[in-house]
Amino acid sequence: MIQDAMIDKSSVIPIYYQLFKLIEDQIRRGELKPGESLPTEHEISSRFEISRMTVRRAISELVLAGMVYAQQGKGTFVATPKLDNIVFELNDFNQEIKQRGLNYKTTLLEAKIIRVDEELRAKFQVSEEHKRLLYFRTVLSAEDERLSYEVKYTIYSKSKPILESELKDPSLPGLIATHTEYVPMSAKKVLQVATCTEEEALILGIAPSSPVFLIEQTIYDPDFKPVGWSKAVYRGDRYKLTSYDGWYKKD
Amino acid sequence: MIQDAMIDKSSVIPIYYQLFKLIEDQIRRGELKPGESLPTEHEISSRFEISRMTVRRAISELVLAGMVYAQQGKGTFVATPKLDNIVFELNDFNQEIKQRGLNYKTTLLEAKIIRVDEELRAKFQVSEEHKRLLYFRTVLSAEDERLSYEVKYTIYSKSKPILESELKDPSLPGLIATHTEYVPMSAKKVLQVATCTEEEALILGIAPSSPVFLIEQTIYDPDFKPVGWSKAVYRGDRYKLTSYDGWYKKD
DNA sequence: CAGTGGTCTAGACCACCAT
DNA sequence: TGGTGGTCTAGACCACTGG
Repeated sequence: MIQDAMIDKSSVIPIYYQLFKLIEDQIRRGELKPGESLPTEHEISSRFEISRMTVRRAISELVLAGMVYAQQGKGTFVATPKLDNIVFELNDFNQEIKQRGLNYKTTLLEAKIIRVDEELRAKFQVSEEHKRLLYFRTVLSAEDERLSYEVKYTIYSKSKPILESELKDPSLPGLIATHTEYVPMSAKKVLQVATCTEEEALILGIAPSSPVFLIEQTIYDPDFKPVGWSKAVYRGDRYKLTSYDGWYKKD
Repeated sequence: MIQDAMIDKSSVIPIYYQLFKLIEDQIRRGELKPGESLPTEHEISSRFEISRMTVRRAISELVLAGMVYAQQGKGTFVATPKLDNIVFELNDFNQEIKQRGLNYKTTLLEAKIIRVDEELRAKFQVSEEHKRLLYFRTVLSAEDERLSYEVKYTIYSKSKPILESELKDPSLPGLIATHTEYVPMSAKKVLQVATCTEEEALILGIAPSSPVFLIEQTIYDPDFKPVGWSKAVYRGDRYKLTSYDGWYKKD
């Protein structure tokens, strides 16, 4: 840090970003070890002849990245990578498949309007005002192999007709936003493992009782009233979630 | 926004935070809808008689929260909640159990030093310099029920003796940091579903071929050399991952 | 061109910490 | 008490957008 590092004030690259990368590299290279303190903001400011606010911007980014932490009155220190927290991200399974560059397609198995009976009302906590639901089932395939099976329900708005192609859109929140008067504001998702039922095995073309991912989803409007539900089954032998944690290089 | 909203400049609560909450509430209440634009930074600045930098600080927090997005030259707009991205977080399974307030304990089934044969070297990509590994197996129980079974390997450092109690620590990165000369810098984790083996069924006290979560983990040092591995099996009927997405209230 | 957000400055005062 | 980070100001110039 105090060495011959440089900042190009006339560069198109923002100063705060140059400084951020400079310190980040020092940490990655191990020149600054976990627990060690960074130079004070004033020191960095005068060392590079830049404003303290700019220094703070750079340090904020480091804090955000979890690489350093600041303590008022004491200083700013290099953090220890937290590797025990596991974060699995599913950028929409469909997107996942696109990224893999596979040919995929969605098949609509069934779509109908159903009356809300007591069982459904209790299960989904449908409010009294809604008498009917749109019910439909889809299958996602890639390279002529069936990968997932999904059963979905949404509040039915007869005012806005829905095309079959739209039912194939894998995004339930998207469908609700486009074809009902409700605005999806939040969602709850639960991931479990299970062995598939006979019906699911038939649909997916796998052996009965094969292990599968099971994701149940509830979509809520701004008032936290449920407006959509789905239950998706993903083949256990075709899906896996990967998580990279810590200070791995992204460049 | 332009209404009778107030900011208390003499409050102990930072101005940028008051402003952040003020706009956040407007969005949550639906007074500002997705796609609509916020007042310009200059307008907010003069409306509340605060500096533009303070306004920007507040808006930065909103951007960070994913509630608005800024476009240079155009304006700042309310975002649409992204409900298709699923993020599952495991704050360390052990922590999860603590949160549930259960009595839990770790049992050490076995611990020994093993020679690295060709198979292990290939499987874990152990570098040539290491001839031995520490191998151990643990079981995590809660309320007298066995929940997960984990097999772990780390580089062996005979310089630092390890206590049995330390092998029970569920954090493999923690163990490596404390008892080897290596610094865990990053980790890769893969989550899959599977049906358990006969051995796993016996250890966990569940039926053979029951569905389970399977998490494989590799820990890397700053040079991206693997220094630890683990394979954990979690009972499918006792674990589930829950994810809340969108703009749900946290207060 | 005027208006927007993005960056940056050179100060200021404060709360907190160690001594 | 002196040094740290946390907040805030009142400007400035820039890059980008649209008409």
